[in-house]
Amino acid sequence: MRLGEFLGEPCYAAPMSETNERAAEDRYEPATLEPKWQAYWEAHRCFEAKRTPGKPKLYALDMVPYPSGSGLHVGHPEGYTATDIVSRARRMQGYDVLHPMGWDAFGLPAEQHAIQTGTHPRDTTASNIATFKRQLKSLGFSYDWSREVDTTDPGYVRWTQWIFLKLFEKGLAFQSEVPVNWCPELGTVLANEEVIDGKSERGQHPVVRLPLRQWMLRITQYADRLDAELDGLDWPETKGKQRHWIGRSEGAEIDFAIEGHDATMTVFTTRPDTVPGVTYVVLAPEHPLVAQITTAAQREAVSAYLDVTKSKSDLERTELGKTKTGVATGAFAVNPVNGDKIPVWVGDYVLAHYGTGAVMAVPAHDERDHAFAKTYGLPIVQVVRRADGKAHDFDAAAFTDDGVSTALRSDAKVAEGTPSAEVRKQVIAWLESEKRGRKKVTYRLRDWVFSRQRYWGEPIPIYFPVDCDGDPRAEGAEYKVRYDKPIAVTESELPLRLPELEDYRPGEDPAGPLARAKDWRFFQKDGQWYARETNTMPQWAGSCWYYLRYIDPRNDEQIFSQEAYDAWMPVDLYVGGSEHAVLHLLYARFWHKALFDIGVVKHAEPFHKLVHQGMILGENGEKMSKSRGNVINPDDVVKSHGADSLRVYEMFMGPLEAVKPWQTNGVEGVRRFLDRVWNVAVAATKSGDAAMDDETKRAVHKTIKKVTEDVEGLRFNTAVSAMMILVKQLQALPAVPKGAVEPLVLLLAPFAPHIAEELWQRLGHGESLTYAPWPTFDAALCEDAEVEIGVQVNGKARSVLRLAKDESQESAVAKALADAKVTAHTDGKTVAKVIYVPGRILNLIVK
RNA sequence: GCGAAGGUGGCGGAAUGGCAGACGCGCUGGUUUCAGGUACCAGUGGGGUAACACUCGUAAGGGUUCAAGUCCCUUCCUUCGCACCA
Repeated sequence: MRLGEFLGEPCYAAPMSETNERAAEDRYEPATLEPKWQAYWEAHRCFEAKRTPGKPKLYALDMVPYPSGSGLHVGHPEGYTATDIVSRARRMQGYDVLHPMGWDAFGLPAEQHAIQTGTHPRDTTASNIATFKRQLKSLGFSYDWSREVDTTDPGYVRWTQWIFLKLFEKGLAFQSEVPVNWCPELGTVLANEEVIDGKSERGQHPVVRLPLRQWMLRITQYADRLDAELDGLDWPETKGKQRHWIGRSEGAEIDFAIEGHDATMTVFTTRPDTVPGVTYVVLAPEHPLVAQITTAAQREAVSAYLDVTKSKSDLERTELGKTKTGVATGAFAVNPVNGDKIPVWVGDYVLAHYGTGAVMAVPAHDERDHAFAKTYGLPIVQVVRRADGKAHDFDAAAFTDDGVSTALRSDAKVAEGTPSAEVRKQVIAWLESEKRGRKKVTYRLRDWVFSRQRYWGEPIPIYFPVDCDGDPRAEGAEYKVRYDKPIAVTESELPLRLPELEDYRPGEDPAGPLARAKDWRFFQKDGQWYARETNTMPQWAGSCWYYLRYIDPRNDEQIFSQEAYDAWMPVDLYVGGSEHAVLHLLYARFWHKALFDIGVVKHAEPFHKLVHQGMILGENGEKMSKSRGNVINPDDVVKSHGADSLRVYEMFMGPLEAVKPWQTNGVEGVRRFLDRVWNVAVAATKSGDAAMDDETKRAVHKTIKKVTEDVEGLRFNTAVSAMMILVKQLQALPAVPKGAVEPLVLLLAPFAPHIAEELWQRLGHGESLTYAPWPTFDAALCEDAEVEIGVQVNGKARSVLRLAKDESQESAVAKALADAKVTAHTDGKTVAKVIYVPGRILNLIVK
């Protein structure tokens, strides 16, 4: 019998003429139905986050987007759909849900647009936000828009500045004149994290190191906690990236006396066990001792070397790092454990900004030292041998692993054959007792350069006294800003707003464009002139704490109320791109810990569970970009197939975390699935109350179980697959029972909320399904009493048997031996062994 | 170079150590249609067969096991981080 023969009314395989007669209202038309439900949700404020005592809560957070001029990209809805599904499912499961959205809207593009067109960055930002918001709304995300946050809003900036003042009070914000990453092209300094291979992360412009007065945040003070407290977090490999960036390293600082000088040079090493093998020491070219100790004979060679080094950019110094260069200073140091006289060299493979800017060289046990020693003919002295006794060719390469000590010529007595780890302890103890060194932990992490020479950012709420005769604003006035005497703006005067400017261009002047707003910059109080800080905060500032403002976004009295904090924090699920692994996510953790220390927040960590959605590539498998012409615009997909199809497709593509290419045919496949859901559900509304057979009932319960568990585990692709299977099965029924369709519609709702609402209504429900109870499953119905299990003979699959789930072994074997496909392989042989796992496998071993 | 993740049909991808390839795309055939499209039905890893049978298959090679995509070892490749961090 073919299916078409017993399908009665309503018929989805109906002939054309009948289809045409079918009422328009019976067709699935996302273009009319989606705006209808979006308007409904908005009018009924369905997603406003409210807290009810006793109920569990979910704080599901998307990384705050930068509203760029090009609008939403298909990558955005991927993570947003994931958090939306979890939010919607949890609402149905009785959770109070906070699911907010906002704008990280300070930043360079709007400022550059302003330079080119004269449009105020505020206007550009507002129109970009409007575009983003329209697009996000068209996708049906269940955000509580009443909590929308904009980092450029004065009501928000006020609290960003407030946090800065707290950091300033605690000594965590300070000024420093250190070499920083100055990018002439962008007219600003950049954080270490924003410089990649000597170029700006944004725009790939060259970056040079210049000493400039800067505001810094003392993130290094939190290095240890930022590292250690990653432990309890449910985060992916990002933890490892942060650990590496923080770069905690345990070792010792060791002092080397310099012959003929009072000065000692201090090195940091993780291998104090190799000190007896030190055959020379190396200073970074920038090290202050270089000038002091260089001998007359070497002066010329050293200064020539320093000149060459200076002319190299950071990029060249690291890229050409294969051959190590250096020059002897002519001075000698004394090995602190055996008194050996060893030469002091200068070499640019030693980094001025790590450790002490000086290293002890152990060519036998460090690759870099080995290469350097080979180049300049310096001695190689072995002090560690392999624990397994195997030989090592020290002429060819360094032996860098731990091993055991050789007979050492050392005043720090260590027994021959002691394991390296133990030697380290003993040597450190000896150095400490001799006051020639000490145990030390260093970090790769640097303090955070926090000022930018830009307009479109939060003004730093600090001002300075000005030494000046008369009005410093006067043309040609001479004045001196006393940067050594920073004064905090009074809290009640916050927010400190940006001045209006004619010209947003960065100057060559590192004071930045705000310095040109003289009436804003200078002010007089009690006869004394003062100057405001003209640098602004980096874009990261606003996104460091936005998740805290969502919990109480309109509070004018406090950053947020304690009740709001207790109601919603911490963030339960945080989804965003992995490109923020060491930038935003580290900065935000740092601010959170600083706020924790002053009692503003109550958890040491803000984000409990973190997930990075994988990038969506173009159809050709390449990264989407305008220049490659492979960009998919979500607006177009919404227009052609609807928001629900876009959402479901993006979830169906593959695992959330995976990088995966877009396939337009795939969207069409999902659209067909939604069409089938529609047809099946509409059929159910007309089929009266068809009874549900046992098999259908089981299928429904299995699907509920699968989708429930997959949503929990963020395995959305397999959840969609499970629903597809159920729909196929329902579609084949002569009459579709409402009792099967209703749970299906509820399961689908978080994924495809518009079609689900529409069908829910058509199934006779008067209210939105936003808070309809999530379907539950009966575990007993999820397991079949009878299952098909594979029958193997000698490990090879030979047949399939339908057996009771708990069929006894005797019975199973008997049934197998009654099967011709099995006996074909067992005849004439004896069954030597039976492996039987009920419900899984039957394997007969025959001889 | 170091670190992490991974390599399964034509494609995206499924598989608590238990019938590999769920689901979707694509493709083939069919029904409906004047036709195309849609919708629906059937098929779709390779070899082999009229059809079965059988056989080979999860990057390559070895191992553990009654049984390996899954566990272990070696090698190759891909992607993503980091890259003189002493």
